[in-house]
Amino acid sequence: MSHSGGRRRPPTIHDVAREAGVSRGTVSRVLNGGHYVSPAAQEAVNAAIRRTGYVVNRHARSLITGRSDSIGFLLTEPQERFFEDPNFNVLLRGCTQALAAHDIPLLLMLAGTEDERRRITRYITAGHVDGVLLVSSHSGDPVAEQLREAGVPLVMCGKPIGVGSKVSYVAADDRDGARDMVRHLVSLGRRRVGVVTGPLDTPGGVERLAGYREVLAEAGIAYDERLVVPGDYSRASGEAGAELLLSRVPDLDAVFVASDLMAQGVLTALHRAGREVPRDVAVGGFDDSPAAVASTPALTTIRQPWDRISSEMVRVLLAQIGGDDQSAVILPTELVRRGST
Amino acid sequence: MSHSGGRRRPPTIHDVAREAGVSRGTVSRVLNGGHYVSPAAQEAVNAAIRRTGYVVNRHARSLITGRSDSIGFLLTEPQERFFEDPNFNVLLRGCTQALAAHDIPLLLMLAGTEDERRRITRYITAGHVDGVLLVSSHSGDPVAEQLREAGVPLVMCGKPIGVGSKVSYVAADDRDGARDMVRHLVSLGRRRVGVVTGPLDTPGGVERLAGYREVLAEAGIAYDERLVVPGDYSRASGEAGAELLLSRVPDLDAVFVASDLMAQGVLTALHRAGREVPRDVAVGGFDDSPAAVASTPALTTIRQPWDRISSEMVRVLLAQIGGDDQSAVILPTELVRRGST
DNA sequence: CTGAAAGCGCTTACAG
DNA sequence: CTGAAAGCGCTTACAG
Repeated sequence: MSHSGGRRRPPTIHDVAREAGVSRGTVSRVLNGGHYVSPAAQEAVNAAIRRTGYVVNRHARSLITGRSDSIGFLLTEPQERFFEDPNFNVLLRGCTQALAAHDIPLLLMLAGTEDERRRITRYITAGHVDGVLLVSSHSGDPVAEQLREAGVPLVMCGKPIGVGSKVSYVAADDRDGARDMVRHLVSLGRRRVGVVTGPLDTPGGVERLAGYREVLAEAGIAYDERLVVPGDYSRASGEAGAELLLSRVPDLDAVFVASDLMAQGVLTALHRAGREVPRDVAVGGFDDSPAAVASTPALTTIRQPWDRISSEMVRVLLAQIGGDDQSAVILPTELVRRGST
Repeated sequence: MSHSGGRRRPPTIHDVAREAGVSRGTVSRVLNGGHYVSPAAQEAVNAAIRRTGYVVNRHARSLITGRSDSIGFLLTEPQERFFEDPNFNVLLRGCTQALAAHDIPLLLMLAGTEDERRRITRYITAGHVDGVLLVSSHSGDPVAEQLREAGVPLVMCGKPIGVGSKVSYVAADDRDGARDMVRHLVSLGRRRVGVVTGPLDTPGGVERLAGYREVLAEAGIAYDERLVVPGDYSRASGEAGAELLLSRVPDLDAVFVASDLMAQGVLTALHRAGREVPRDVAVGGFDDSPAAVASTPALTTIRQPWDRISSEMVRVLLAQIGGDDQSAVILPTELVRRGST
């Protein structure tokens, strides 16, 4: 475009105005929707913009409008967890794309430590982003509450626990998904169905366990505490969980695992214990993450509609920035049958 | 902080000046390093800042300085590849952290399609970020050249192919790492060593293959084309590659694989073909990504120092934004021995 | 529909 | 060391 390495002064609205033979106000008006502008002026300005290569200076615009025209994607969990979890990638990608369609850049903000959270909260409340997509499932996360109080538009991924009802969220129907999976296992004739739950201070932990219990009850199978072990969504916790289950109920014939990553760990432990999947033990996961297909055998799982979750998060956030009230969106899940059941 | 949901007008430099009993110029001076400010004024201003809760309006500042105080992290590859690849996560996390230490937010920019690349390039050259961390290994990527020509500070991850020499990059020593791995395999007594390469239009593809050939030559082992198959860094290509190798050289006794993810695929194929690892076939990976430990057996691999790569990328970019010339940084790798050899 | 003018919040020479 | 003033590039009532 220009010579080697030199950034020359970019054209301003003033240059465009002169070029088009109109005032700067008129240029600004066509820039902002073209209301109250004659077709002739409109055209002259557009031509001038093309000729000069003008592009608006967002800083100047933001200074006036008070808006940054960017969105933050905030992670308040320890980072390892998120980066280990394939769901995170899918969500991040989906949100980036949905925002790109609106020409809105996404700022990735990682705040795994107390200290970082303080800094980021300050940064956000100072108005550097117009809204926040918050990925934090654990209850007791003060960030959500702080942002809400500061009046920052906010939408969470997953139904928040322990935050007032006044925060928007988008979530898959965890309980219903769990019901589908456990019904599937029961329909296969399995009766000693173990479960590796998610953390019980997360919605996925609580709701998926609740679905499991409901189906057991409806199938007339007694609830057995020995068949329930907690996990933390990590592969390692799935492995440990399966070992615990096997030690308590050696003849269990199915396991519902609250995430695919944990299910991978379960598979490993079952394999080591000499159990064949699905012949001896059927295994059902949750998420339909890349981990589900990478496993041997591939996992029967519950698909979370991540593409829709991310696009809905963006839609709700943008609406809220535009002045709408909070809202919650619950999306349906789907059973995907593969080799592990 | 304030009441429910209301963002009130935040304090400006003017409020601070009044509160401190000085002029706005003086406030600005302490904000920007405190040069030419008396200790007394300094202190009064700091106290006023604390009392008012003032935080600088970055838009106003940027409007003057012409800088955005933010950095872009740009991916110009098809997104699937990057999100499948654990290295990407590590790099993204590392850069975010390194930048956070400088209080600089990172904008994540995904441009997998021709169309998106055009838009993003425009966005960047318009000055919305001060510099770009570019992750694009393939040669023939026009984005790097365009950004360079527009004078945008830029540092790439991996040695660029086919871009003029005038672009900064940070890379692990691919060739040396490959040499270490192949030497290791040969030292184990293996003589029919296959290789699954990376794409040959990427530095990792070219350099790691070169290292392989060098060691074979130095060990007096004839180069055999049948032992060389190309991959694309995906798990699937590793699997296919191993199958091809086995069909051509059934008694091969080692495989050097140019990425851990591909090595996972190789493991799968070998397992299916009834070969035991490492007894029958030793397998060496590259990256030391999470995939290396997740595999069975765990992979002997070449560690890329991602933490240093990301921090060096940030350091070089910041230096360049500060006016320094381009520079290249090559970082040493390390052999990590695990169960697969 | 359009221009002239004020102002967003800050930085930076310029005089003192 | 410090204040007054100009100006960064834009938007938005305000008159016409």
